[in-house]
Amino acid sequence: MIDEIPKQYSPSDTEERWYSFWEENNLFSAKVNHEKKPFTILIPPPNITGILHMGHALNNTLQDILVRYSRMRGLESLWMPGTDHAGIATQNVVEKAIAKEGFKRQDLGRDKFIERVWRWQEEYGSTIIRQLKKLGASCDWQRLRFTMDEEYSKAVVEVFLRLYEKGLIYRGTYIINWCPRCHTALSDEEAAHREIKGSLYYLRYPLEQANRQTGKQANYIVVATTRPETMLGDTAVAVNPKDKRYKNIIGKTITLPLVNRRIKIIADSIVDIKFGTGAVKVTPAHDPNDYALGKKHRLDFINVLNPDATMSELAGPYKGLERFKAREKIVEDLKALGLLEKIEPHDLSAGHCYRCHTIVEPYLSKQWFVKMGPLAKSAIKVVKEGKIKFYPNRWTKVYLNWMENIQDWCISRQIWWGHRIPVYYCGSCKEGDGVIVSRIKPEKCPKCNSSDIHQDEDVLDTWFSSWLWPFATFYRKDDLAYFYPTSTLVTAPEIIFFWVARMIMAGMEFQNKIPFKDVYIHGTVRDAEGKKMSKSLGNSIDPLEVIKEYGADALRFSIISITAQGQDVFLSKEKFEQGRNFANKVWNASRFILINLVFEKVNFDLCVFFKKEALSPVNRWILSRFFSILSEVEKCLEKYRFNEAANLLYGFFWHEFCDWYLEIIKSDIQNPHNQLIMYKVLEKSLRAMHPFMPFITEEIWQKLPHEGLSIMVSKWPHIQKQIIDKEIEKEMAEVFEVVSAIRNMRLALDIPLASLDIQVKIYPANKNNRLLLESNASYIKSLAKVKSLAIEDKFLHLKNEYVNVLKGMHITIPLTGIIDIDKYLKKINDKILGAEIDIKSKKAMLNNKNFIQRAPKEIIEAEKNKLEALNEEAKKLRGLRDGLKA
RNA sequence: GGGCUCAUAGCUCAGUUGGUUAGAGCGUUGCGUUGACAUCGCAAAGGCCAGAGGUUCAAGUCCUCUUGGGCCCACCA
Repeated sequence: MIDEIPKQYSPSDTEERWYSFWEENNLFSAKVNHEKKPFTILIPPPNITGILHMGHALNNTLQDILVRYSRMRGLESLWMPGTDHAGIATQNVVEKAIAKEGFKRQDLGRDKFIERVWRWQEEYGSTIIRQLKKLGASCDWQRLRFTMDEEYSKAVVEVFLRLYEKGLIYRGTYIINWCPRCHTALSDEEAAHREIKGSLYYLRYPLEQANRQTGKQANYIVVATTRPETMLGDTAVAVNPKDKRYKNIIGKTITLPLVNRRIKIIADSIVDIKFGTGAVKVTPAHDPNDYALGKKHRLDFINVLNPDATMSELAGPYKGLERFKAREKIVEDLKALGLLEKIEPHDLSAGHCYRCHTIVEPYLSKQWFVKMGPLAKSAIKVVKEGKIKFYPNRWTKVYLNWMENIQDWCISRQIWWGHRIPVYYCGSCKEGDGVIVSRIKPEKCPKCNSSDIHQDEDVLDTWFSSWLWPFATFYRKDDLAYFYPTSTLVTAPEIIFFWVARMIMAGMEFQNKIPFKDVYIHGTVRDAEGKKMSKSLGNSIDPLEVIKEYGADALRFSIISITAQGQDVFLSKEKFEQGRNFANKVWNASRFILINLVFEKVNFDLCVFFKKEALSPVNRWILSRFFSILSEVEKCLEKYRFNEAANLLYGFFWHEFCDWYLEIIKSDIQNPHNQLIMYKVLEKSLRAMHPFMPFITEEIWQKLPHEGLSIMVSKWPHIQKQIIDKEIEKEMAEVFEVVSAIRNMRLALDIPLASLDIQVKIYPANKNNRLLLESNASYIKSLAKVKSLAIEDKFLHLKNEYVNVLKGMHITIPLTGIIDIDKYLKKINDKILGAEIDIKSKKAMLNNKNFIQRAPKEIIEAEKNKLEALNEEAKKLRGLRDGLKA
């Protein structure tokens, strides 16, 4: 047997084998089963461009723990997997690929390009799925969904139509976030605000009348701006009506420099008197505030930018210049004209494209929007009523705050890859805007019968399909009825707005039911310095490398045990050693048991008739501890306290089961009770640890006597409450304290644990002590490696005995014949003397005024610390000496 | 401007509704190996729980403020 089981656990040998086994036996699949309650988790669909990173590893391990746990608890457990078509991200990747071949998507044309993306998706789109399997994810792969599946796409179109018919989708010209690199509109959420170091430019705008009337030096008004290039599109200057400085010039005209446009000075209370000069240039086509001002005061909207962020036709002499080049040039030109007052450094936050990190432009364009206010209402209600709960709870506030201030959602994207907007336009219709919203392309215009019909060129925001994920993934009605609402959503904080909030709105709007009951928000994975782990920063640890080196179980266990609820996770490679070491510990404890287990002796039926009274204290103790721990583990999992659950199992298995229990029964391992209990506790522990470490637990479980096909479909251990015995737990804890005390005494006396036999006498403090010691004497003897243990009636400190006091008990070791007392005492006394001499000299040093006054502080501090250490040492030695009676 | 979060052992962090002696991993020190495991065992050292005030019989935990990190949101021209 020993030869069969290697001393070290080798994950690579076992993981692939068991994963295939689970898949081949269909153990991941869930079906409608009205005998059982359902438990459903939807994977946050990774992008098809995605490659497994530590964030995924954490996210999916958490989900797998929940699913495996609930599966073992007898719930019909479905983990629905799938991928997201990730419009912009995927289009960017494929564009890069064809760029290597020397052409652009426009060269291919829309249809050919889309074909190309599909081919790319077939080849690379499931990379992350294969990687999730390496992690051990027990998803029902037969249900693998993709947001561009035909059925899924139908749902997207259906939803668009329903919202349109309800008047919740509209088209209009507004300022949106425009990414000049991706050439598309973005939603507010997709334009992530980041601090940038910018400048505040103070520009002089000449006043027309002043010039004429005085004929003197040009009189001007100074405006401050962070984006001087937009001045080309200015159509007013605004001041606060209460601002005394500008009271007299409201309504007057300015000649806009460089383009010589005549614009008015208007008054509006929105202007902050304290900011800049209190006068603000108004560019209605390039700023959301200015847009509002423009509407209110009926100003002109002049778009001076092209979609690629070069200056447009309307930028006059600057036409064609890139926006930042134009900025430089304009500042230069204004300076030359004496119209640049000053430039101040100014930090501001600007939107960045969440896909390519380019600074986005506020840009006036015609887009499709979803009216969010009406959708938010019931989504707010269900969270306020506690029907959906966030873990940790603090995210509730974040969610509600966003929902209560919700803005309309720009859903059209000027890219090709995605769900094309189901809107058609009649080319010859004279009435209205010619918009036809339809599930399929209409043959003829319903109004004028023209067949000159073309579809809207834009596609929908990727999140417009993702928000349907909780129900659109169920392609069969009975599945939807059974598995929806789902149970728990496990996700990261950064997508609460993108996804979680919108799913709740969609669930309420289209199913009239919440999409999930619990939302568990885990932390962000960071490196040792606290920076977010990301490919672009180059600080990421590749989970696949970790799996290769340490094993998937080690990765899973490590990452879980260091992830406190909702806190960020700080990772470094060494942290995976903890998981690897634990896996190895489990492996070797099992190896020991397998070597010593006589299979025939493990009578399964025997335990049914076991009364706990029949068992030895240590067997009662380990069973009680196991069930106590298990009940805590369950409580933790109910509350999504994964790390606590993992650490409880870790501590129990390693320190209680291995370090104490197995060590105790080693000497009597053939005893049938010990055989049975060590087997039982191991087997149950494996089941309890399986959700956390699926591979190694399966590997060992299969080697043990077992019933059933696989540990993953075995039952979660049932807590036998009558076996939990707090008395025995307390009693054994005290026994272990006595053992530790004796071990300490041996160490102090330099008596190695292995070599000499010692005889220990204990004088109990009271009756309870006596009972405790008497009934556990054999354990104490074997654990402390004591030859004999006598429980005495009366404490007498005899000659040549070393005494230690623990909770009123006197533990003594007679030293005659074991060590040479005189020699030992002399050694100790010498040490004490030596220490005292050192103390004396240190004290003298510290009492020396010259030293104190002249020596550097650090040195004095160090000397003080040395003195303290010496005092400690001497105290210990005296204790040792006083415990001895020579 | 609003909000959230963190500060506990040398390092990285746990510590649920207040309740005996504040824990773990790593690191350090000492001892230990032919008997499951050195990816190990037995021990040890190491904490004014950021600072100040308050509530309480009782505060690492609750309240207020201060200091110093991190994050999110907002129409900071």
